[in-house]
Amino acid sequence: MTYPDSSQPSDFIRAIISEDLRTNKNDGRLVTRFPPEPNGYLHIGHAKSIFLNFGVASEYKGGICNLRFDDTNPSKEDVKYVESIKEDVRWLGFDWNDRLFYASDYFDTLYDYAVELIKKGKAYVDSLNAEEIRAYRGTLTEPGKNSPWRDRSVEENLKLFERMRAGEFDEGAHVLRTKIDMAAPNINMRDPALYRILKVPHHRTGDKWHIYPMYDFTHCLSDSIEGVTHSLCTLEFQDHRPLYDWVLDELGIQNHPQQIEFARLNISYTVMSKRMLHKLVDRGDVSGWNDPRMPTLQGLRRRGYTAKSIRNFCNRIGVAKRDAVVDMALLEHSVREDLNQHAPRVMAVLHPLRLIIENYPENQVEELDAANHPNDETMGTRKILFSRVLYVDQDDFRETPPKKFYRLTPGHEVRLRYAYLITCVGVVKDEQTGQIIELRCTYDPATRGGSSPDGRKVKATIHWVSATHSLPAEVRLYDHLFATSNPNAVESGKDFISNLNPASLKTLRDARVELSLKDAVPGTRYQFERHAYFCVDQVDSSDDALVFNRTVALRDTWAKVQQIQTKSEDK
RNA sequence: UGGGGGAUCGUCUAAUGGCAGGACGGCAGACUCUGACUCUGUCUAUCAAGGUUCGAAUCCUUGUCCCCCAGCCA
Repeated sequence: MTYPDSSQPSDFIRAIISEDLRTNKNDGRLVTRFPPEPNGYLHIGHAKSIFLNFGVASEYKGGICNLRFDDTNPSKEDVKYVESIKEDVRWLGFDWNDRLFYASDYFDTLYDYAVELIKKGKAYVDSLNAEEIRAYRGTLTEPGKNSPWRDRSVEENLKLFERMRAGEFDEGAHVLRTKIDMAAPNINMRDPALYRILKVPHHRTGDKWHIYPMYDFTHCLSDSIEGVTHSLCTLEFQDHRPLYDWVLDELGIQNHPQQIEFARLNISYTVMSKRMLHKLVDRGDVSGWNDPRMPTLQGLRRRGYTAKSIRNFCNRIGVAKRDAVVDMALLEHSVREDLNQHAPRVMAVLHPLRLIIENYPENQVEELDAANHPNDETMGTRKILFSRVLYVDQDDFRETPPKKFYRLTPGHEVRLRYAYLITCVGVVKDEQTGQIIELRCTYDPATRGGSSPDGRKVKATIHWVSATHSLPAEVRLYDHLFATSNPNAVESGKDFISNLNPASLKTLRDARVELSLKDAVPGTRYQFERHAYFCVDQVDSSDDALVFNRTVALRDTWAKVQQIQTKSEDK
């Protein structure tokens, strides 16, 4: 999974690391870490971080990347998330080997460090309540003021902190804070909290603790304990870096990792915040965290995205410090690129239109050869069955064709893929509605397999299935979750929900797929020729009821031509 | 209006004083038993104004715009 050096996008983080390695900083060690909080499912934004941290480590000799769960807030966390996160990281193709850690493993050490800070007069137990602390903190433009409890003696602080640990106080009664500077222009330095009382059992430490350390205290020390050299995080932690450094410096910690911040990933037509994703799940706008429209790794996987395509995507978007919104088209390109190469082709009719070959013998059935991949012979061929009654897609016929319409139309000849050249000789309509319900065609027996011995050309080749030799299937057509490229751009009074795309899922229940799909295994990806890439749904598909998810449509030049045509008609 | 960051094609990203490059996207064409794939050509950018310099995306000055921070979340 190494990406070639020549095309390796250079980024400022790799530049820093290369320089550090060159100057033998950290004795030439390189250790990064991916530090998820087990309070939700991973999304593609996390994939960027995983790809960066594990990627960077793998590019340098001896580089290591730890998987560490930042599990310091048991009120929000759960083991189920731990398991799903591990599964997702593995699925993405990364291996932490024996480097699996939990911040909760360090709770004893962390407690000792906190005691040390108290003894040094750098931390104190504050008995203000949350509201008071907020009031004392000041504002962005005004300095805060010292808590009346700030000057408690070391002994008293020690005693109170010990009693906090023992569970003698209610939640919120006290909090351990650093003693830095209530007038600091950086609000994060105004005596930030180190420990809070939380009478909640922890998914790993059970009910051993009644106090839990805060992120700012835990993260830097965990990094240091694990020998991390480069602690990569997102931009919003820039303001926390002075605190990260302060804790390590005050404690005289030898291994002092360097925190480096980069911009988080945003993608057009979707949202990436856990809060928003949560809301979509709670409201039922999607079927769950693994809904194929979700940008979660579970959702993308179910949609049919390959791990490789996501890695390639991460490689392409690069790493920088400026806020950015990556075009969804790039993600889609990445998966098409991979699927084009590896997905076997099959034929499926999504909106069936009956087609009768009038001059084809009534009960005859022929086996025809079809290539599983037109550009890769090693993928072999399969047999497809041809008969007198077929289905083709409604989009492939027009009684009165617009300009540049090459497909089936009365009197014109087209090729049925891998089968015969046919000509439309008649149209059967519903007498009531006028809707076309059947096409009458003739075929040229000399063109078996789709060849034309006399060298005559047809403009189009269309796909088909035999009516009796095909399977019913449910097909789910997915599109962008949001109708607008920036879901956060809303009129006042509305929120991102108002930008949901009402057409993000269209379910087709009358689709017909070729017989070879009979035992299609959930999770398998195919290209339905001339339509899109599809993945057998891993949740709802069964032997009796096939369900396919559209991963991404094929590029469709004809659709563009049509759009332009309808636009000019409107004028 | 405190503090911390950031501004390069439509989008993402390179170029660390020396030809503004790549990818996606768009457009045009070639090819084609997928209007796919592939191939060819093409389009578009240094936030602004000054300055330093033989030479500035890069250095300096001034300004503009955008993002983040007032959890006992991470």
